[in-house]
Amino acid sequence: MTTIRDVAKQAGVSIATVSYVLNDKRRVSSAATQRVRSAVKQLNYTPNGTARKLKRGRTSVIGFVADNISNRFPAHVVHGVAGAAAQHGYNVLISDLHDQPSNEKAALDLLVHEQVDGMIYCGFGATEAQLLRIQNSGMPVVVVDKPPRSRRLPAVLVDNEQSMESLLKHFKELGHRKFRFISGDANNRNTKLRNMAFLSFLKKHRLPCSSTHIITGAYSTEHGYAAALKLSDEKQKFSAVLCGDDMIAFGAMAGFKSRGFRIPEDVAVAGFMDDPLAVVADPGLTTIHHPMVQMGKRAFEIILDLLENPRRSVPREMLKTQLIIRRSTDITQPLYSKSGMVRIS
Amino acid sequence: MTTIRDVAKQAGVSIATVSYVLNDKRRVSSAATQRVRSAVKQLNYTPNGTARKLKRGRTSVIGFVADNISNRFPAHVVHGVAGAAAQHGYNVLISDLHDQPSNEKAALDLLVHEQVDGMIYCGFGATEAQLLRIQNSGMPVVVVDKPPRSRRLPAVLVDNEQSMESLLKHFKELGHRKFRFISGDANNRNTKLRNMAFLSFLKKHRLPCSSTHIITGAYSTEHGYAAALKLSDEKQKFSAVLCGDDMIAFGAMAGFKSRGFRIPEDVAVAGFMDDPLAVVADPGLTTIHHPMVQMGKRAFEIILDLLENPRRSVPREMLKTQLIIRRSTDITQPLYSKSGMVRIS
DNA sequence: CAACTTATGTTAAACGTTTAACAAGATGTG
DNA sequence: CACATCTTGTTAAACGTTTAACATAAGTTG
Repeated sequence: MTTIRDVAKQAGVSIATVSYVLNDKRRVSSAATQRVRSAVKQLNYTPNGTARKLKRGRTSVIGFVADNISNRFPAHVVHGVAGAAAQHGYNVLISDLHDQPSNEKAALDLLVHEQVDGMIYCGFGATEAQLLRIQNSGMPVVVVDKPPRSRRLPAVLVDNEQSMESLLKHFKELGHRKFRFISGDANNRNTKLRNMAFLSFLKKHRLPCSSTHIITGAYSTEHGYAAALKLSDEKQKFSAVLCGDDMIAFGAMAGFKSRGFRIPEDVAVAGFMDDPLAVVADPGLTTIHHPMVQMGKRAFEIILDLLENPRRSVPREMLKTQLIIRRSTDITQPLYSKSGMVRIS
Repeated sequence: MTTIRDVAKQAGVSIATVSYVLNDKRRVSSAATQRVRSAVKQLNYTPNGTARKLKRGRTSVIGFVADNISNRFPAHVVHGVAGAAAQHGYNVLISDLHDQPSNEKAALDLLVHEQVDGMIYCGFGATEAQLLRIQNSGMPVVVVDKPPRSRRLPAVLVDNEQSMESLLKHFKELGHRKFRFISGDANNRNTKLRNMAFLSFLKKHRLPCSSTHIITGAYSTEHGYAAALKLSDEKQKFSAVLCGDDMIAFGAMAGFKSRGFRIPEDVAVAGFMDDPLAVVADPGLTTIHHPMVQMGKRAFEIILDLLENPRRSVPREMLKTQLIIRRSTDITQPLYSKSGMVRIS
């Protein structure tokens, strides 16, 4: 490995001069600059990032924790994070929990160990105490998507109320009155909020409403499929089915179709998230678009801000979602449309 | 920040002793060990990873480069990489090119700068010279999925020949004779290999064969959709359509359906990759399962091996793919089946 | 009991940077 | 021309670890 010392020797200057040239922190005569530059090129020198980090006391690395990085949501969030990070000269270290909440403690410790400058958390949301501890030790933390209980944790969230409301309003305008909600993992905080929003909307508009109309399970196609079969067998009628996310909705559509239901004629189905494949589903899936990439970007920007102005009120951001109407609820929509295809960044 | 010095003072020993206790590199009396341990706990000390890295000369970090981390393929690969890495005490730094090949040089430089111990490349595959340069500088590099031109680059690949062959054999057994191939990005090396495999199979079995039966474009639902419309308008008949990946296939199915084609009765469609949603597509998509997570895992293991035995023959691994038969080609398959749902890890 | 060996602890030199503090020649000013 | 001020370069002290080399007390052995 070639070091700054080798460059200095080759250029016939001191290591300080080399450093000054490389970081242009101070004026250096053009003669010396020249010599350093050419020595750098000749020796193919690149500064040792680790030494630099140690001296500077910052790593310019931020950690990203995901429950499972291969899932749609965290994959898009990290895409946004990485983009913003690169723009500001930061790197992103990922920590994938592989769907095991029990991995969380070790994963967080590892990131702290690694001295990341900040941390974006997109995991299960079970260990707020840990996050608070880390935050108190001076490392900025931002939670993405999972509304934290603690008011002290910064977060980037989507507005579940607004989302549920615009979706149900859409259904209501189409004349639906009997709803079912195939919801996700009961332990997830978002699940609870959506369930509540679902019920409170129905109550507010004096529509048939019962918590038995919510089927919790998991955010998976399997759950959607199984729940759809279960609903198909019920005697009670319903005409509209909301799903906790698009995975559930895809499974549910498969389930309903396998029982001979036509969508949306016999049952209207809607999702949550706007998966890139929602537009090519058959029929195209009406859903709530979540600005996933944007969420990642904002999360990073908040970290950056926190790094610069350490004491601030706890930043909380609630990003707007958008109702995307496709054929799974609205028969007047084409099977597939170029316009429906345009994804909102 | 509390350092090893603080711990030493608190425990009344030298910093060397603290270090020995923490890494148990040498026997330390139980009395001293006790005192150090309790001091560590009291001060809530965690060693500075950066300093450790500098001293040790290794970072225990490997870099992962992806063209776009939010895409299905790299997201799953990185999931595999992260899992294997965690098991061996390594961290993963991601570098997302955001679909811009022009970002590649800067991204690679950044990773080198960061002194990662090795690099897994899952990008466009356009800059082999760069990769070779990095490799020659002593940093292990493994390319995933994009067959490198250079015989000097280690790689983890899937067998395009075998994949294409098993798919076409399946079609042939079903009685198909007239094929079309909606292929992907023409600049992609895999595209070329698959196109060739497609043609050579047809030639070998004396089936109608022409390079005009291949429609290249991009690995996107949009391309699949547009190509399907184009094919629908052709006068020449065909009964089977292969797609360069599942995204294309999803788009193509939407396209064919919008023109009134029934799948698989009027046209059989198959994909490549086995997207988690292939099973809930309507109809379920026959496809070639790529062991994405496994590929990531192997890539990491190769890096590790290369790190330990620096001089070895260039490791190349060709992973087996598996034909997953669903209803989009085989009408006897159920619309959706639990068994079809089981994903191969 | 002198001479080894063993056990356990300490000192100090790295690792490769950054940067404050200093030095000394060149330039400007009254 | 004496003195202050710039310019440009150097020296050396960090940053927080690891670890070879040394020191010393205790135990072992012929």
